[in-house]
Amino acid sequence: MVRIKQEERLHIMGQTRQRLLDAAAEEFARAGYPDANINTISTVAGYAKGTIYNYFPSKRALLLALVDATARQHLDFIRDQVRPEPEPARRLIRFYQAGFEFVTRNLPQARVLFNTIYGSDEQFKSHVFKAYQPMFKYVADEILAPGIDQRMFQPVEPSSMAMLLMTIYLGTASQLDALGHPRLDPLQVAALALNGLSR
Amino acid sequence: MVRIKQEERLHIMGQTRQRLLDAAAEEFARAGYPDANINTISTVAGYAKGTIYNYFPSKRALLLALVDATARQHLDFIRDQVRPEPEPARRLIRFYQAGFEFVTRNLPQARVLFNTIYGSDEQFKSHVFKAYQPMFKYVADEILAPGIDQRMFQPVEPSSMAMLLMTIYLGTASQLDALGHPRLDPLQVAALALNGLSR
Amino acid sequence: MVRIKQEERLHIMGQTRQRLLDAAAEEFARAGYPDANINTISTVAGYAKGTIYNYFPSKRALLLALVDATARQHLDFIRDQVRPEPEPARRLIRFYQAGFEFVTRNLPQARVLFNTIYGSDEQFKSHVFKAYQPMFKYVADEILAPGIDQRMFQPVEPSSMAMLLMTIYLGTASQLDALGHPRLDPLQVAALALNGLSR
Amino acid sequence: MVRIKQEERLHIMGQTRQRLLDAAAEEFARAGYPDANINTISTVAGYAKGTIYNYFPSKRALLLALVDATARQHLDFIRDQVRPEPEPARRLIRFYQAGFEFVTRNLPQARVLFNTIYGSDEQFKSHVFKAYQPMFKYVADEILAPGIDQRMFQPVEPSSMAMLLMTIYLGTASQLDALGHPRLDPLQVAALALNGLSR
DNA sequence: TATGAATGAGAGTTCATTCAT
DNA sequence: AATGAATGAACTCTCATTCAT
Repeated sequence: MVRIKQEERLHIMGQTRQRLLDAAAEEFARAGYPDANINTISTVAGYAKGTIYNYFPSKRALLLALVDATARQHLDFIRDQVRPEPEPARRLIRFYQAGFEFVTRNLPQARVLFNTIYGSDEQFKSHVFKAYQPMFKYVADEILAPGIDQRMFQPVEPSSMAMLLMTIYLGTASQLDALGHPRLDPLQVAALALNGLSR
Repeated sequence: MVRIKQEERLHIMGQTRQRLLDAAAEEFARAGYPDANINTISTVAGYAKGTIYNYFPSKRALLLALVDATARQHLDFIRDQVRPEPEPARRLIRFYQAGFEFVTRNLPQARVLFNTIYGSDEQFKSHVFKAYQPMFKYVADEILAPGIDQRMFQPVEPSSMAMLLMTIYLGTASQLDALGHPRLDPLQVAALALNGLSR
Repeated sequence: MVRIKQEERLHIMGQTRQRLLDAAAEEFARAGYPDANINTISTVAGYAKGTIYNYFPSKRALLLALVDATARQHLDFIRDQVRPEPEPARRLIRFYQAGFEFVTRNLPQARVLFNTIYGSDEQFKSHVFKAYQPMFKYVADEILAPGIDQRMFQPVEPSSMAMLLMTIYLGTASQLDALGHPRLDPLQVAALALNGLSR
Repeated sequence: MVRIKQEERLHIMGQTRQRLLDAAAEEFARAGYPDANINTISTVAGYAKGTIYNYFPSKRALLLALVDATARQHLDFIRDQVRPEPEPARRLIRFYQAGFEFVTRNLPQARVLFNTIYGSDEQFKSHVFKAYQPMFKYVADEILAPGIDQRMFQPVEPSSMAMLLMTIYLGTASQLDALGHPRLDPLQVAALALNGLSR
């Protein structure tokens, strides 16, 4: 009995937390972190102002939690689409395609990511940087390294080039028009990168 | 007599305005627009809080004026370095070199530019976009078009590719370490772009 | 349970709102709307500065709410005293008596009313005008019209004369000495008006 | 020579002072004393911000000077129109007519008068009261007293009744529509007052 | 678990006033 | 006599956070 109640409670709390994170993504995306309104977030999530503080100790912590959740989903999404490709060149293309698609599918989260990564808060930036380490590593180990080994790519230093490719991804994918559609074509970006990498 | 007084006044006003813009660049860079403090800006510039409102009608207007000034200097700086190069390929390399150098030399202004361009304020973003139109055009007309004409670059659409190259420039040049040094090497970026563009 | 909590909350909010309105009346009366200090109002009411904005969206809205509340009380008070009188002439006298008494009993509210009605803010003035329509109508329908019907008053146009009588009321009742006592005697005012109206 | 220069100077200063007073009347009327802008006044008068302080030591002093000038003109205007009438009853009627006409002809000054007299600044109010003593006295001595002596008016106390008649004048004449036209008819007001006074 | 009334530091902005020219 | 750049106190309003329920 107690066990079941416990589980129910955890389930409810998880749901509430998720709703709050979703609402936070929307509001942070809309207004940017400093102008985002905690009250709006709670209300949009369907709760009262105070509820948010039962789940996150502060507005900063809420943003960090959101960034962490986004980074996890982001990597999972890209990995799922890249993994089936055996060839490094195709993998690179899939990386850009999947990356752009993630942005389109998770617009608020992506906007928050871009705002945070290019924002002026150094603490936030380094947190994002840490949270995205696995993705940097994934690009270096699972896309670049095999391509270099197989002599399809130039013999560059994988981690430095991974950073460049990631930076290009984030820079190009963050250019969105008023409706939230990327202004640039992932295939054009991928083509340039691939051509630039090829021997 | 009156003429001289007029000129003196204009000189004083120009100086004050410039000092305020410089201080604004520092403060906007440090804290980001929403958290930047008008009082700090005035004080750093060596004036009282109210003085700023003798020169700019609002905090927003101050940022916009700063962006406009930055865009002008930015283009001038890059153009001066690119122009001497006759060859399109060398021009592209010089573009990235000069671009990164501008960032290093005008760190606060550059940070403000990046924050604004990647920030969440749509009005600000579109203002920057407009202010940088001349630079987009310069890349398309003076670097890409000649290279395509001379069959050194692939036959791409210049204005679309100019946007991609600019985006890559801004994305890569905006990655700065704690000391404000670019994390990426402009030559590496230029090499990738050039290789990607070449036939 | 929930019902009771709701009621409790409404009770608390009503009380707070009323305290804020009372304090606002004092402060607006003391300093006039433009010089009235929001901080003073909150503090006098026993709350912190911000609390006022949980109840009224702006300083202007606070004044308007106060004017509306005053207009309601004002009419109620006068009507209660006039109604028992059957005779129109006596009613007119009671109107001025009750009117002056309301001022004496609700000095801050009355002062705010006078300041607003004779102030330079057209928006405020027209709001007061609307809020006092019921009183204009009351004078016309319940005091003047019967007196004209019964041939005790001259055959004047009721609504125009109601406006004149109201204007005389407000003009004379607003002349207060340093202690807040009317400088003029309501009976003298009423006598002049009554004599002027009689056939 | 020196004498002439002196005169010229006084003439210029008098002109400047008058222009400033006129502009002050407009601005005080438009916005009310607390919201009136010294800069606007100078500019409308055709001078720079600082000039006003060469003529008036402060904003308050400017208002007081304006009130004094208005009171003088106001009395002169009314006296000129009332004096020709030999009969007290006709004099009373002319008083209201001339009073309303002064308002219409000197709208900004009149508005400032009403705002000040009904405002919340006790110092201002008592200043106006003093400045208008001659007019109170004029009504008592030159209109009421003769009428009482000649048994045309009831045997009232002249100075108290003068105050009532003045209060009624100011109260009724201050009711202006959006275009600045009095809402009430001076003849109707005069008729009520005259009828009320007559035996 | 969820609530929302209350808080109060801190922001951008205004503007009467000064004073060197 | 006239100027206008500079000042800084004072204002309204916002909103993250607390806490008793």
